[in-house]
Amino acid sequence: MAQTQGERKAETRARLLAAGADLFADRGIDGVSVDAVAEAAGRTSGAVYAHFGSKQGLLLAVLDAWKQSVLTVLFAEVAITDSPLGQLAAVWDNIGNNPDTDSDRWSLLEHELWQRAARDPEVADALRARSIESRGRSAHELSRWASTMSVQPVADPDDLATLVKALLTGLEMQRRIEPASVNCDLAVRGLAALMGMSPVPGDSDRTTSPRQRNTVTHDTPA
Amino acid sequence: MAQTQGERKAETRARLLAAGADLFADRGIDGVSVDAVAEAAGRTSGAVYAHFGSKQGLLLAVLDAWKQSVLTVLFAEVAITDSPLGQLAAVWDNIGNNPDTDSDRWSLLEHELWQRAARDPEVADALRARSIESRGRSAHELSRWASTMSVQPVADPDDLATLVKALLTGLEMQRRIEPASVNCDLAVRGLAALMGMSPVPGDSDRTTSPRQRNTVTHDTPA
DNA sequence: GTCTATATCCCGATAGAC
DNA sequence: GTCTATCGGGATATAGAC
Repeated sequence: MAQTQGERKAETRARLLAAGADLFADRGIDGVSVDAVAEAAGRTSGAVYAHFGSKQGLLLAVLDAWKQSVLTVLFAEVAITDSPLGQLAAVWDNIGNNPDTDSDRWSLLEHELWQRAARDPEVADALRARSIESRGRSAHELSRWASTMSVQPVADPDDLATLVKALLTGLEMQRRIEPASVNCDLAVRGLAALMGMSPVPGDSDRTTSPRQRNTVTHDTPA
Repeated sequence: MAQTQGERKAETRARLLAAGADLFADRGIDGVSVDAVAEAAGRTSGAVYAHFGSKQGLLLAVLDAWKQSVLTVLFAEVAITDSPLGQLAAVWDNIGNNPDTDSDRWSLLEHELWQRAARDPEVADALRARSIESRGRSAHELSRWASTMSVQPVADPDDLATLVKALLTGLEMQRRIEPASVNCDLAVRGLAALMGMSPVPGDSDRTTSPRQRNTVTHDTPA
């Protein structure tokens, strides 16, 4: 059960990163002290400075670790569901409509980072790199999906990925402010329009079916 | 040229509000001290506490003043342009694509407030009220527009307004991270899809025409 | 590498003169 | 209502023992 020095060092680093991501998302970057992060990780602030040099260093490391996660890639394991519209619904349920889950927490962190990027070029660069890579992946998945579904999206894969991501982001923000104004059916309608699918048939139950929780398991890499 | 006491009081209040909105948008709410706001307004921190009681009070007052502004109402004076697609382009140019303008600054403040709302119920309530009212107005404009254009949007006016707002918000965020990935044509395609318009014809010049600056004058009430 | 202790700074808010 | 002065708290970062 004993650890080598290298193991302990690695574990400390991992715990600091995890605690940083958690707390930054929960309370905001400025709302969290270095001491708080260290304490949550079972260490003291000295460990943070030994590993990352500064609070900013810790932040960039958190961003980098997060960048490697595949969590936000769209259409990851959507193919489980049956109907085309059901698949779009699954996208919304997994990306934009899962309170009290990892993705919910991570999206708060994403906004926290986005906002900081508006004033900090270092963070902006890191976020841009992540954005490009993420869009590439989701463009690939989207074009594959569109071809199997025989639909004609409103733009080429790369632009389509941007539109889809933008719509989901905007809807998720709106849901946070005013949950009643956003439901799954609404998201599906918007996504379907971008995918070039014919008008959604289920017009009758638009108000009645919130279409909640069609959860597909996320893989959250450590 | 002399002022009554009441005039001076009103002017101080107005200057504090303006300075607060500016600085909060520029540096973030947590990045601005009460002293800094007061100094920018040509007063001292005591004036802030006399008028608003606390920094939070100032923030709520800023939000309230902003709520009264009609700046973010969609389709305000869009009817100037000629073609239907040109009008959608004007929407994007005025809402999501105007760096170094008031709307750009205000959208940063909106995000600042949104993020704070995620952790502060008081701010969340104020923001929700603003959201409802804003959507009501834009739903009205959108339905009017859709009927004159004889198009069939993908949802009823209220939901359509939510979708449009969400798409514009998401695109504007993406533009901040990675300007090259978002242009006017892309926004128009997305908006047109939501409005139920037939596929955009101008497919050839999609990559070549950034379609910049179709500025329509904003009315920014004091 | 990690901890304890501390230096240094800045912020929000209050007290009291005018 | 506004200013000056200040209190109390908490933040980042560093120094030095282990």
